[in-house]
Amino acid sequence: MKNMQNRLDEILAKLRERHCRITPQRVAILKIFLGSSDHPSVEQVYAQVKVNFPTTSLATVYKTVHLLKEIGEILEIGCVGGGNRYDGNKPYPHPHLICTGCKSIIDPDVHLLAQLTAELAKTSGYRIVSHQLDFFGICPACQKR
Amino acid sequence: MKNMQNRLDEILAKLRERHCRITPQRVAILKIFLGSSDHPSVEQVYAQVKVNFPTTSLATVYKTVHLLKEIGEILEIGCVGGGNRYDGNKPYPHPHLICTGCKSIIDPDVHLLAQLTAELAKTSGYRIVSHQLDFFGICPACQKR
DNA sequence: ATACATGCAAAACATTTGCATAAGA
DNA sequence: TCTTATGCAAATGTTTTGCATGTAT
Repeated sequence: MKNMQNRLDEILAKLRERHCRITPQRVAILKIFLGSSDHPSVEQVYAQVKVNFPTTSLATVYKTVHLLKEIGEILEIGCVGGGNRYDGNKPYPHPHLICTGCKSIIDPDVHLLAQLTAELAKTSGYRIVSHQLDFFGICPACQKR
Repeated sequence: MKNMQNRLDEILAKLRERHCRITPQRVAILKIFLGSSDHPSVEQVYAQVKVNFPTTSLATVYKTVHLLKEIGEILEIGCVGGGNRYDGNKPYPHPHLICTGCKSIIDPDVHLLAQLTAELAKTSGYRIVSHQLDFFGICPACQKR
């Protein structure tokens, strides 16, 4: 988790550049995002941050999430049945594999995607700037239930 | 629009099989979905159905949308900024190419997708039942502005 | 000192639900 | 007739907003 500290410092520097204030709540929320590999929801981050900062409000979490989205340091993963989920480790578009049973989300390696995107840009004439690719299915564990 | 009538009859037959009742509201909502190529939202359908059936309630539209989703005759397109959008003409997962300039949505042909999905199912062990693939970009017309 | 962030509560949305009444089969 | 659908209003769940107070700079 040494990279996490580096990344944290980078993001804090970026916030300072923007004249945003470095508050304990923001640092705590950031650390939760950087330390989570499971694409947490706002509610989950809220529950987690309250362990160390019990007075934190849900509104502050939402505001911080909005800020981090704005500066491109977390990625919002579309509505997966109810609320949004977020990725603080790979804040750029990438595919997700979502289990509809246990709601887990993993990041599969889809090596054909770049080729597919390039091909589409060429045939359509669009300048493609972003994408969202989500697969929904049943994970091996849930298949046994 | 001859295919539309055929498709409408098919869906009505399917509803009868399920012992669902064929009400004027349901028929009207169905016709709106089948006649729309622009991926309408619930609000848009509601506004449209009220032209001919002014007493129709929003709840009825939502209930009908739920029913049509259930029987697989319309496709829900994920939360693209606010509310859901629906496709009544191709009610199976397929890619979208969305222009962020003019908000138009087209259905590109992405022939590599099936191969990509099959490969992912094999390597991940998931039983993949659905997917969502949206590309965001600038269409040729908007690039000139 | 002075912006800006926090926390609370209320508002804003999209969607769902309960229930009495209306209407299709 | 007998069940299901409608329409209304209230409830739900998520996210946003206004504002007084607190706090980082």
